[in-house]
Amino acid sequence: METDPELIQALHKQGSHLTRQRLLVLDILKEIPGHLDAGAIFQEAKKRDERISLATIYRSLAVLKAAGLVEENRLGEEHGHFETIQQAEHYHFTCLSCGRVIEFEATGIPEVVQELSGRENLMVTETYFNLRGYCPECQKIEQNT
Amino acid sequence: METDPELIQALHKQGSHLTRQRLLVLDILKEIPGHLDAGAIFQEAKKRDERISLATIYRSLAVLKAAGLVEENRLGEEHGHFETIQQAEHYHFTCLSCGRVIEFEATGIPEVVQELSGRENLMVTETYFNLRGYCPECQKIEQNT
DNA sequence: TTACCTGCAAAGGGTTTGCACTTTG
DNA sequence: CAAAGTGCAAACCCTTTGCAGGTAA
Repeated sequence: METDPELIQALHKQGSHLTRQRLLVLDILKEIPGHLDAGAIFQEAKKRDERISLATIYRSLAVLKAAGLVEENRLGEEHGHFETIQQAEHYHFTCLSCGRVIEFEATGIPEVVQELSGRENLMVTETYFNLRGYCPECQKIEQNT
Repeated sequence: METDPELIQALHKQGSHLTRQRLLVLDILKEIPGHLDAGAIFQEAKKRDERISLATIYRSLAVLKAAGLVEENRLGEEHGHFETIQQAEHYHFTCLSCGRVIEFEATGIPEVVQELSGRENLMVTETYFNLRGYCPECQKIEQNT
């Protein structure tokens, strides 16, 4: 493995190595937009590495998460979904009908968090703001029924 | 069962009956403050009904949820936690150290939801705003270490 | 070379389901 | 009485772990 010294650095801080499998998981998360779960990542990974195991996917995700390269979100319910860390903090809306996930930013959220953590003296390290409901398309479909 | 016609009504709308077991689950959620998971509800329920099964707890929770009497929340991660529906919408902070859950209100959140759903034409039916971090007590403990 | 990592298969924890019987309305 | 609900045990799904053999630095 001779890639991206920045990555190697991020992992090395945790005493972790940059392996072919971890790089693959990271590549998949970067290439495929959306919020993949471990199973979907596994399916995709198998296309490029026949022998990779689901256990490795889970272990890779754990390491990448610890290194701050990936974040996990349970979109209101269900099992874990993963995506690479992005510059701007954003949140998720999940359509209960078609399953589509819409990302959005909301400056009001950090404000609320800041106000609250000051008032209650909380040290907030993770913020989850997930909405669920119906997207514009699915609202139309229901009206036509 | 001869109790609370209001409850019977709420369940009847879904074609569901008010059974001894469902009433018991609801009573437990009302009596015990906090955010119980299915296992904890089961343990408590067994004290009052030796023969109740965990499957019934899950099925009861599903029915009560559908009837709008109970809500489920995955506090950022982990498995489901349940509580009875309350008048004021509130959110949750979970301490990563001691596990304590702090409830709070935040008028900024409905505002953000309303603004966003108008702008993006989303029909929002569920709002989850979960914070995780360290509570005041656990921050102190860490400083002393 | 020495940690660290992988694949495999088995185990784990939470949740759901099939079935025969019981209960509600 | 018909429809809905229950207990039990088995099944499921997602995730984690033990272990023997590989691999990164």
